[in-house]
Amino acid sequence: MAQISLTFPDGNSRVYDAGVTPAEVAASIAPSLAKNAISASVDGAHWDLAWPIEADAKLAINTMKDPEPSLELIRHDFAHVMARAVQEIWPDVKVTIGPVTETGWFYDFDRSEPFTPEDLGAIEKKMKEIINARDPVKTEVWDRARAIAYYEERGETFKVELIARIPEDAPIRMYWHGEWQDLCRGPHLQHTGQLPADAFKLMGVSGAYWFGDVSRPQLQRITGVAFRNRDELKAHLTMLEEAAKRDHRKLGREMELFHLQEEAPGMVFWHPNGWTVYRLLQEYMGRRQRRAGYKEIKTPQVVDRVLWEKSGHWDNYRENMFIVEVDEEGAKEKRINALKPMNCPCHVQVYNQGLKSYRDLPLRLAEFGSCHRYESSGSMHGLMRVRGFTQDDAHIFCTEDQIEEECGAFIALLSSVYKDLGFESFDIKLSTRPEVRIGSDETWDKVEGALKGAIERLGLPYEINEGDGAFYGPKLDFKLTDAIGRQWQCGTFQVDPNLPDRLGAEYVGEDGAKHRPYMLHRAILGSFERFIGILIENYAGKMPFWLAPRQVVVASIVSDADGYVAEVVEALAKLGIRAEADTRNEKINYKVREHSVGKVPVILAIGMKEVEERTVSVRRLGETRTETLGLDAAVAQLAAEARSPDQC
RNA sequence: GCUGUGGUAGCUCAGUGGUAGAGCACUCCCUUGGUAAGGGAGAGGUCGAGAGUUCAAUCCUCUCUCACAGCACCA
Repeated sequence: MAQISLTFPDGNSRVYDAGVTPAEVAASIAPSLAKNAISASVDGAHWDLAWPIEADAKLAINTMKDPEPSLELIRHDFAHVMARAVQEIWPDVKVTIGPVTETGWFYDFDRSEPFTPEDLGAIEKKMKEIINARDPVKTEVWDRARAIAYYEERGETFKVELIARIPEDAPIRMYWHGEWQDLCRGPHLQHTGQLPADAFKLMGVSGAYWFGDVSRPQLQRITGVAFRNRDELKAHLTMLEEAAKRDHRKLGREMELFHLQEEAPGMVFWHPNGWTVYRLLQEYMGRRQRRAGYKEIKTPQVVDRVLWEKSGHWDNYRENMFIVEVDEEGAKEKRINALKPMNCPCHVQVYNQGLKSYRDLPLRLAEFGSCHRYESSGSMHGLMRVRGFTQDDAHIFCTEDQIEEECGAFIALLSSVYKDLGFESFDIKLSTRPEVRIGSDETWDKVEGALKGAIERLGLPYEINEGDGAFYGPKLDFKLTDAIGRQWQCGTFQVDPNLPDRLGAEYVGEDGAKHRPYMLHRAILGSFERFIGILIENYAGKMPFWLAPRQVVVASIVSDADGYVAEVVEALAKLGIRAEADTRNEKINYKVREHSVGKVPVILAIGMKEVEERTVSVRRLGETRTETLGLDAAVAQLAAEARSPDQC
């Protein structure tokens, strides 16, 4: 096929097959250029040139010079440059795919030997050489057969597979970074020299499945981060260090909150400090839910498999359940129980006791329900993903007509709770009917409409996740963003007509006949374990005063002040403030340092001056200046601060 | 579960084919010092578990286990 050369406003030119279309040209160049090109022409007919472009044509578009390439483009080209570096060092490595991520890129390789950390250094070095070479980036559109033959000849089997995944009508685009070639949708930079050689870093190697397929051998993924310049890279690396400092696993140890150990993987040993936070949070949630019309219940941990068979968990969830076998003397068979992985079936049992009337609905049953799930070993992570945890769970039994109002009340409660706990905003995701589902379309219309209506009446923004709902009903997910921008899924709201059906829940309607209630599964925090992990990271351990496990340490400066220290502690304790004395034989500097590291919000230093004047010297966490207050005034002030937000 | 890397004192880590070391923390002594580490002494470890190789294993090999990073999973 004849080739043409197109010259772009930035002065660079590229070679294309003469059959190239404007869209393909646009896709192959920097988006800013493409924008110019497209704005100059809607389709082929509107270009200054006749389409298809003839050989040796020059496309001159009268626009500004190309501004800085976008980060996405930079990262995408880094992926190619890295893959090229890898293949230059190890020619037998097969390439697969290398997409852009939020902070950089990754590229998956097929290689028998694992990459080592030292290899990463060598790859980085090679990448810098490629960047310095300022190799031009070239693109061509090939026909399918030619591309397949090309890759088969080179043994790049993954690329052959990839081509098969490209839709029939889409062009097969080949890119060259210098001599190195890759199949890619594009677009790319004009030459490798446009990459900032000092603004990228390879972050690590890991395993990854080809298109997430567990049945295939794992590939090796090398990830990198890239930014426009060195300062941005530095800022990013600093951010990662900051994130590591507030890691709840680290702070959990430093603040003596909890620990985990080998004999009980995924199960938390809560220490006095951590359990204080846990209990405070639980008491707070209890008050909020009671006020919102929930009735608190408690259901068993160990339940016979018969119930799990009825609920469907035995068929669908068994591999995640802890099974408990009991040998009963004289029994023919072992009795099989399971630790509950969810509370819902038990809640239906409570509902099913006694005949319910429509007048009883909506019935809101809440439980701080301890659940156990046999999570896969690789998925556990500190408090965030554990095998034993307690949900702030509740199930609302109601009629179809009550769903919208219940949903609205729930979101209002959730939003107020999040605010109290330091999260001003949250994202809502609505997951709608999946392809495989039960129930009529009319019902789905109605229920999805109820959820939408509830959110919209509160004036909250939300996103729709088409087809991501459960097979029996739509759901809402609520995501929080923490202090360093990470998102966490906490709250959930699910509409379920299925479980009441399976477990035979019913109520007597106004008409005297029996009806099935809907069941709304909902949680605000998700689980206490996870939420406390998020709280620790969001506050970097500096819990708000009402939630701090140790609120005040009263530290003596000289031992002659010990008696007054005890008096101050007593005065605080009497008002329910968690205060401790520190009368150790240590300097005040030492005590201040230790309790600052321990994230105690308030340190009261007591020397002879305070003893004589009956005052306290107040030092708050994160501040270096101190304030001297009269004892009564200080105690009153701290008592006021100690109240939880719902008790103010 | 998969791939890779690890597990040495409470914590952070060094180290060696001949059964171990530092700093902090801990205990005791000296020191009573005014807002992020005062000084000295001491105690503390079956080197994750089991098996194998070896005269000898914390070190080499295998299995298991837990942790970490990522993938997969999270009805």
